[in-house]
Amino acid sequence: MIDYRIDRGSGVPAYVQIVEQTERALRMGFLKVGDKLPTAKEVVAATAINPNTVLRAYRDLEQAGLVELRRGLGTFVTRSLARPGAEDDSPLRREVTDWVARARAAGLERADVLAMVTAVLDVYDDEHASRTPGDRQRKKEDA
Amino acid sequence: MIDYRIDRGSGVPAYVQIVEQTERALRMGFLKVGDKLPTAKEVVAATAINPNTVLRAYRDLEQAGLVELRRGLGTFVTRSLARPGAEDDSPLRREVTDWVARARAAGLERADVLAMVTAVLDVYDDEHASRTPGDRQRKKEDA
Amino acid sequence: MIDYRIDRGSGVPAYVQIVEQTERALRMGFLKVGDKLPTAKEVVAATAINPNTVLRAYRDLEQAGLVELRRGLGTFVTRSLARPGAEDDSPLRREVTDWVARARAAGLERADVLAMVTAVLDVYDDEHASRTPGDRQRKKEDA
Amino acid sequence: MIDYRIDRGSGVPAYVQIVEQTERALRMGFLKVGDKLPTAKEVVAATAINPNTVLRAYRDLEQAGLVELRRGLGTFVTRSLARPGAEDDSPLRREVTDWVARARAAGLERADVLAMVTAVLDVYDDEHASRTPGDRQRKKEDA
DNA sequence: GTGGTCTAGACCACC
DNA sequence: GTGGTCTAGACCACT
Repeated sequence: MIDYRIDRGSGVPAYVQIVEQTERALRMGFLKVGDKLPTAKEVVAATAINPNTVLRAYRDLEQAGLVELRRGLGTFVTRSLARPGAEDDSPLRREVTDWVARARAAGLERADVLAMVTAVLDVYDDEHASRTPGDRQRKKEDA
Repeated sequence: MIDYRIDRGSGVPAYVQIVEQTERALRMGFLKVGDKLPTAKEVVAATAINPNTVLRAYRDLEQAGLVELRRGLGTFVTRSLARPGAEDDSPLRREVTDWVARARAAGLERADVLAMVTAVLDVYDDEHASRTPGDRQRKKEDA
Repeated sequence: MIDYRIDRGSGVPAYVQIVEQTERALRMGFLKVGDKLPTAKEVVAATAINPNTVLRAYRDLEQAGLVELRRGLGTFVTRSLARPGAEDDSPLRREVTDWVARARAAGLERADVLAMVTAVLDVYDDEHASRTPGDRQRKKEDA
Repeated sequence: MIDYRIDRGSGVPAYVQIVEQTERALRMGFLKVGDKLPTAKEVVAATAINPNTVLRAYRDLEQAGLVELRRGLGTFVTRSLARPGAEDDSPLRREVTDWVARARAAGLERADVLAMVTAVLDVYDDEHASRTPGDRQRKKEDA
């Protein structure tokens, strides 16, 4: 069962955090089609947010076509976002696990690691953007 | 000059996105002490958000002790978050750049890459948590 | 400005009624791209439902890609559902206006008229269904 | 035997849909006094909704004085809503059948047809409202 | 002053 | 007992 972690005070709405974490679990294959999400009540017990906030997130996931809310039964995954190559035992996964361990050991914090990966992704996206200069890019040094 | 990218419709407040992107640039060393952030006017021109929203973000950064707002002059970085080992030409950086390229080439999307790194970080943090089992963890498979 | 009519006690949720009436106005061309929907406050004043209920409806319309919620500004139509042939002065429109007048004059109530049109649509859809008997139909006499 | 069609995801409660469809069939004369409604079991087999939901709808119809639940026997129509002029072979019926066929042929969808008839009914009701100007109307363009 | 989030709690729909 | 609607009201994000 997925275990949501709500970071109150991050400024990101709680329901957005639930949606993001659910999508991440779908991408990673932690959640598969047919799996049941925790009931609103369970999430409330674990996170101290309001049941309506959980339902708001589940409704958003439903409209995205990822889950189905069945009254009286619960909320169930209806679509996978899993990628081949992202499995637990894939080479890419093993490599990044090793890299993260070395990065953390070198003193980088969780936020540093994510910042670095994001920066690298930005550069990659820039370099592989459709040749519409100034259009496809995210954050970068200009002059 | 840092180039903010606001994703309207991500659900994350615009000012939070500015703060996050600024912190990321500080961690990566893209922004250094003394550097000037874009004026609210410049950000407005680039992102179509309201000047007050930009100022709200800059005020948050100031309260975090990262920048200083000098009236009539602009906003300036007062503290670095740069990490040794995170530089452009560091081994860790080169390794992750290579890994990201292979991941994207293997068909993983930007979101897949971030999801995988986040998942790996969660596992790492779990395994290196202060020995309070069941406490320090973020999202995982239970039964 | 569209004027919502909420039939409390119809059993249909208020937010669904707002969505349906808005879609109908879009189909009929009463609402055009760029038009502003009433603010939640205005709807509240006119219908005595809660602002959150209105916002729930507007959010649904936004996710359907029909309107855009701009904070501080209002809610605006972004897509038309207007059909050529459905205009105020179209022949079809004039004909049905005439037919409705005669039906009502003959003693049929509003509900009778809608029931008849629905029944006729059901028959039409049955007869023009892709030949998957028993599949494409809505309500009909069997034995 | 009436054949209920439940549109899950329309937002309209299932039991309301059953009531509405039953009333429509009564108005059209598809159901006559003495006719037997399908048993809860039959409806369940056809629609995959819960028997309690069907019974809830039948109870509502009973309270409206339209049907009678005879334990062990079934549910029977006790009152007609049929209107003279609404019969299968009435002129009004033939006219609207023809009109619907032309509307659909002209590219209007089912929803467009219903939207147009509803709009025309609104205008008719406005014009023939009890002289309480500004009171009896449903949805319209103001200034 | 607009829309947006979240809370709290009552009541309903459905299984 | 599950999800669903609605209310009421506080506070926030943004123009």
